[in-house]
Amino acid sequence: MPSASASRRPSASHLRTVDLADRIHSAAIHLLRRLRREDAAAGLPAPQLSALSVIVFGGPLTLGELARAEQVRPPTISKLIVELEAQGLVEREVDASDRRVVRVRATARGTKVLHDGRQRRVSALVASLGALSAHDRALLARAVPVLEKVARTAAEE
Amino acid sequence: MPSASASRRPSASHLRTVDLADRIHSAAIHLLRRLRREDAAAGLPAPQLSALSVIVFGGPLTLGELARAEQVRPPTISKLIVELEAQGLVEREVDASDRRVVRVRATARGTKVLHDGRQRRVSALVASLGALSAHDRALLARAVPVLEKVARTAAEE
DNA sequence: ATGATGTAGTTACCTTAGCTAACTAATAGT
DNA sequence: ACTATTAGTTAGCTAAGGTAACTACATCAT
Repeated sequence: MPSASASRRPSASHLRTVDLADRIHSAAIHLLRRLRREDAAAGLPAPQLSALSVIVFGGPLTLGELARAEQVRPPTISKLIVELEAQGLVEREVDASDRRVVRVRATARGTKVLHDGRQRRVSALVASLGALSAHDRALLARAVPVLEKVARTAAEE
Repeated sequence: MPSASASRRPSASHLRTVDLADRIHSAAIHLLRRLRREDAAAGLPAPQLSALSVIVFGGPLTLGELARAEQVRPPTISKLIVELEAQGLVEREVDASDRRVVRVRATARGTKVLHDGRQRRVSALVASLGALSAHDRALLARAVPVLEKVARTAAEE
């Protein structure tokens, strides 16, 4: 971190990076709060949906792999999987050659619920995006891969 | 491939809006999870920081106004304020003409903590942003106001 | 003026998501 | 065979969100 966080030099670009971080942070908070409000009416809570998505698209995964992918600690994943399993959306399977490892795979129902729920959940967001100008939407489309990279990079430190 | 909309059918562009929503959603989740991990070492949890920020910059506010600004229910704000007050970061003040309403204002310490804590909290994000190319950073800087608009618009429905 | 209705916050209680620490069970290494 | 390591779970905590029900106050109509 810039230990010279005090304005050693009024470098406008550094200040703007902090400001940018701050605004991304804040926008993420408000966006997610908004989406959470859809949860009651729609499908699964966001973390369950996110995990299910990784499982559906990423094939059978061990819990450790999933925890790493989701950037959370093992107990957090354990509990998420208990919940998803109780709803019949995923199945556990103990590895034959190493019986400590547990693999999870999506059930048919899990796959269906993912696709249904995901679209329902982001529907408010879709509506908001639809209200944007084509220009703004295009701008977001270009920015999203960068955001994804930022989320990933930040995770690797 | 944002400008592809000119060469694509309208139905394709709608699908891409759903996809865009999905990716924004997912990126927001992962970003916030990453930032939450800074909480232990850094200052306040995100919702407290966010509320404090609104109070610091928005002057004295009633709890109802704050709840609306933060897009949460009154009890959620009540509890956040209890927490902030216990830490001496905000003060309550009962309105003289209508004694049902409570206004909150930041203390000097609250203002200081906001500025310190905010920067600490987003420091990981700042580092990640700093690692981007200037081009990507500029792209994000342009996209952020759009994201903010989306968060705000979605909130008004 | 009083009684009904409405409004601002609070309290009580529940759920989900995250964490650390401590545990069990299984594998690998010496 | 003993030790160390690894995968996952359990226990127990905190924080954030919600709804339902409550208190206190204000307003308004009779």
